[in-house]
Amino acid sequence: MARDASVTRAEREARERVEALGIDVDAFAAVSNIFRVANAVRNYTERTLLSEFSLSFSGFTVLWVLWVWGPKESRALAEESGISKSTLTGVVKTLERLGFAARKPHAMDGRRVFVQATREGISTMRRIFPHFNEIEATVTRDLSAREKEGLARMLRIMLHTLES
Amino acid sequence: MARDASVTRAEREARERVEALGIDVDAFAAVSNIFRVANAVRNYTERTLLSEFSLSFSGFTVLWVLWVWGPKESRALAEESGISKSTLTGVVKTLERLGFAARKPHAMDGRRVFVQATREGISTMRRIFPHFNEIEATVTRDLSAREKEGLARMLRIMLHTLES
DNA sequence: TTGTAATCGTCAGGTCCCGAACGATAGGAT
DNA sequence: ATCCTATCGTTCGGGACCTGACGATTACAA
Repeated sequence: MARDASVTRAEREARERVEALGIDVDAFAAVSNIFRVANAVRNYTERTLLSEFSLSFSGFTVLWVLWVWGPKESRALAEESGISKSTLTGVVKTLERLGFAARKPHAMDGRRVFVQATREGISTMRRIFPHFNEIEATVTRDLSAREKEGLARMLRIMLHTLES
Repeated sequence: MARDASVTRAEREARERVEALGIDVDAFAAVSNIFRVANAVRNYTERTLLSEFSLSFSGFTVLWVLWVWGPKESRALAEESGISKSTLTGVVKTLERLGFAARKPHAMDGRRVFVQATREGISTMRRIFPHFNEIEATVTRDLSAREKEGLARMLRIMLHTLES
């Protein structure tokens, strides 16, 4: 049964329970399904792919950012990875222990620290990323290319709204 | 500048870095933006709304499920909330401490445990949920009702794909 | 130059989060 | 009655995750 977009029992229950309160049901359905999908994909990826490399999803994300952007200061790296500065400290510590990343002090400013991917970190990303993308392709396999584009576009609009 | 769906610099960088590897760019854009939005909304909600009630996002989710479905067994509650059994144990412990939930042993089966929202938990949810929905409405405010429906529909398709 | 405010990354404390291992309970089989 | 075997929720160890506080460093003004 491909492309089943039927409303789940949970969602129907929620609707009935909530309709009396003057709720924006469309917004509710959209946002709560974003959480569900993100959670499910994250857990699946950690379990089936990242665990082989002892990487958490956050560790993977941080390493991915370093791979794409090159060396980056902690503050910017945290922001780009969607985690707090203090969380980043721990994640980078783990990445260092795994040999995937390294710290580099700033030449001019004693407060700042650069983080960069090691050679091993980069080669690991090159190995992992195609598999990660395979998962992304699989979970969106019942959407057309046009739909995927539309999905990404709407999410970008939401991101922009969030930033203002 | 409403409805700005321009591709972010990060996304463009990522694309260039990755295009050579034979990647499904549409799937990549869709899924990674789902993570970004989910993360941003979750953090925002925790910081601005849930912290007033000492609730984590997971605590809120679990309490929400109990509110909608009524008393539920641990296993089913965990699954519905998108967390593992062991995580649920801790979350329910916190909800008990806050006075929002209570455990109830199964009459027939000594292994099973029911969890239910307390009166205070229910009244708290009634207070919180409209504000939560307000956040949902705000972050989707630059999407039309039709687009929100389409977004939810596509996400449901993805959920269904994930379950198979 | 010295005081003050801003910014940096890290640490402390607490919760979340998972998989794996565990004891307890239940349901069959023999 | 006594083994399996399956399933229940909890515990444990380790990492992720946040806020708030902190010491260190820098920038700037008096």
